[in-house]
Amino acid sequence: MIQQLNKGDNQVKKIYELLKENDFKITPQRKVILNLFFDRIGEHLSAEEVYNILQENHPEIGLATVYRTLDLFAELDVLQKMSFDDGKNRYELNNNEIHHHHHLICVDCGKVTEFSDDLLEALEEQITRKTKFKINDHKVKFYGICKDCQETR
Amino acid sequence: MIQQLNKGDNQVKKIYELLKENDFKITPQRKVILNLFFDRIGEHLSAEEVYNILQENHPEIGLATVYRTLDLFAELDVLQKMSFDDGKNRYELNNNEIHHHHHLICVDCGKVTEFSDDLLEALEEQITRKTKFKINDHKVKFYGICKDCQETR
DNA sequence: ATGCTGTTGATATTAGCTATCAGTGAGGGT
DNA sequence: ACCCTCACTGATAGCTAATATCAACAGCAT
Repeated sequence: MIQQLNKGDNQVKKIYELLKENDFKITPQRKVILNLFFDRIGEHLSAEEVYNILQENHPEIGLATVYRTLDLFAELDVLQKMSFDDGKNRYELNNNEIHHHHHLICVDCGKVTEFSDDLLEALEEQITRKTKFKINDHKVKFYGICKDCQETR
Repeated sequence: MIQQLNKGDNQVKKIYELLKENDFKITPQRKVILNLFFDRIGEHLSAEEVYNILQENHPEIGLATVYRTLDLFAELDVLQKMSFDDGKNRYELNNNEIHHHHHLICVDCGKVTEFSDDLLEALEEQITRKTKFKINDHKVKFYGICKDCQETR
């Protein structure tokens, strides 16, 4: 059987190296959780959702480990931590190729879609110039009515 | 003693009317909490902080009422609900004159400053055009190092 | 003034998350 | 290949922000 190497594998290897560089161990639990996110690009998973998904094939992984692992990956900028105001943190792969994407939250159905953009960099420059606040990152959420909800109304 | 009418009073009256229009009662608790926010413009208060401030002059107001009142005012767009990732919701007066102001969060000292701006409207138009997502509002958080923390380093 | 009904305060409960701790295993040294 | 060490894990207790419950209360329309 030929070992296929797809796009994700390279990224995964880089993340393994990142763990090593920072003296973290590459444990099976971390591998599994990382793979889960590569299998579900575009989703915004909460810790409990991750835990529930794992129940099927990896019921041995505890909830505390899920929380710890998500935090660790967020700290390493592998995952991006976010919240859509439902009282729980959510995570998604921090895809470097889509550096800045914003979230469009439908206040009607709750669906979250994404929008890629780098327009905010102009605004960041303006802010830094005026306030001397050195900006590293931003989080933008837009609230409104999604296309589907506009139609079924 | 002459009854002075300051800027806040007019706004307060409008909010009383807003409550009436929506069949909510104008209770002493709501008056007190609303006044508290007019006395502390620029601060981002959590429910517990509001409760603690009230302990001095209004210890009879319960914590549950504080939570309910903040939620109500947020629902009516009198207060803006926000979170700076410290696990608790925060509120500030939704001043119509400063329609859009963004928050600059210092990842070093945690201080939150504000920045007024309307540049995002261009971006909103672009998004609506491309995605048919009808945007009503946005929340923007910038993360970085504030001026003070850059100097003391 | 009266009565309806939304509101309140006290408190129990929930939910998301973190701390604790004994047992385990990744991975470097030999 | 075998230790050895210490980071890591799973189970669970604990914590904290927020919500639900409910009897008593009080705006405000009449």
